[in-house]
Amino acid sequence: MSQKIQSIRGMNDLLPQDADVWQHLQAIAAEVFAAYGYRELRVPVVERTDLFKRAVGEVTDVVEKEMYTFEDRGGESLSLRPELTAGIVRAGIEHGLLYNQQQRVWSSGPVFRYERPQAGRYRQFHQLDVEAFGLPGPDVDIEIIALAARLWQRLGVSGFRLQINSLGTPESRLRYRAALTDYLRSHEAALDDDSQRRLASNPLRVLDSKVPATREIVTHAPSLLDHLDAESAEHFIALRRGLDLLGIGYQVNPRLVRGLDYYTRTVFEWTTDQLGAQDAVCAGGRYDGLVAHLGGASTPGIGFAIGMERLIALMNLQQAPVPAHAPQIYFCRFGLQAETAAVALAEQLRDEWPALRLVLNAGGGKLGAQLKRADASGARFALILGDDEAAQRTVQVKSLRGEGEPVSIGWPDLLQHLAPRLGLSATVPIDITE
RNA sequence: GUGGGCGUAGCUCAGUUGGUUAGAGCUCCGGAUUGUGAUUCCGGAGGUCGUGGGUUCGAGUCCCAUCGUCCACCCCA
Repeated sequence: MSQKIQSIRGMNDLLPQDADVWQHLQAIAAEVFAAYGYRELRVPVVERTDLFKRAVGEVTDVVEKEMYTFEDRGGESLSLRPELTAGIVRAGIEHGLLYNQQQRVWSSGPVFRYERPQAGRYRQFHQLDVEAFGLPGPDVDIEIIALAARLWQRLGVSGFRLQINSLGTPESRLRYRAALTDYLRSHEAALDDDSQRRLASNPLRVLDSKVPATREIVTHAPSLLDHLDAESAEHFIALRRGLDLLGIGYQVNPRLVRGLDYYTRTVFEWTTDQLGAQDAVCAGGRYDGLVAHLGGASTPGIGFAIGMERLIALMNLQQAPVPAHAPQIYFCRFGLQAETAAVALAEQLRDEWPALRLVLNAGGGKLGAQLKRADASGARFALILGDDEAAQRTVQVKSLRGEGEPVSIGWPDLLQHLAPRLGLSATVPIDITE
């Protein structure tokens, strides 16, 4: 078993029986994004390592210990993308999309992080990403949060908790950091080991510690929101007012600190209590400094990423409705003449209804075996064409789902007969001439 | 990187204090007057018991290692 060829740890195959829900998610997401004027932007899976270091932050866990980094044959250090925003910003700058203009874009695809897999966490996972550039005001913050809310509604998933916070500007954050560090130092002995370490490297991270003793201390820590600059405070109030107006429920969580360095002002997170420990399904925020930091003209930005595996897990758990992709018709055929006639008939049906899902039996087999396959395929109707039918130029239409008795239909009438049963419209009478 | 649970047929699992040719259900294939599925009956195929060592007359069962997997921590979508 250990020598068997198998997939890389944490990198999963998507099997046909699970593909329907993914296709549905992608289709609905594309629709919702388009409904808000967002257009797709695709970027490579591999970028220069340096891009991610600069965008995500040198001292973050993602960069320090989770990136798949390698040298290409030219000796250049490349990395599999651990998130989508960095590549999108790079592409935006490179193609002049972010210079003095507004852009609304979305992207999706696999991202890679070298972590121990667990429920809702994989080494290759997939994100849906939405970004808006060149829009500094809270109106667009409200817009993308509303967009996410609409996506949940369209997909038929619920039970989320939306938490929001403001990190202010880099300057106000620095002032807060000083105040927080002072406070935490006065309780340093009581903090857990991890938090003591973070006190030096990234004190804001202590805020969302899960250790009870540390949480207790943090409860009385100075609040980030009390240290906001006037403009950020105003921005945050406008955001809250906008969400209230739309009737989108949220909780202000002053201890919500996002993991990546580039966030400024608005940050938010949609979580669920239905997926185990990895509860964040969608998270994002504003990153007004990132574009300039990566070498572009100073351009505000805001965006979020959805963990598709987590959202899919939630859809499955809540049994969100997903359109079936099972065939509508399974075409059974046997006998020399009949088999040939069936091919022509099947092709004519496909000509008439391009969206029709019809499986033509292949590999022979007795009628019983073919009907068994028909049933297993999930098809609603079986068409049966044997030598007897071929001689009479008819085909038997048989319901596999208890919708009446089998009937014999002449070839020219087949379209007319099937149309109402499958909710399709028939226009041209079928004509088979051999 | 740390900790815990679990690895027996394609899938879900039995397998008693170590004891003969390792079982069941589902799936698949075939059959029940030769052209009618999903129900029923009969039959068949399918397993180096994750891998490698060790203890023993004898190991799926005990011990060690290793790999895989699941869950949690760290962190994150």
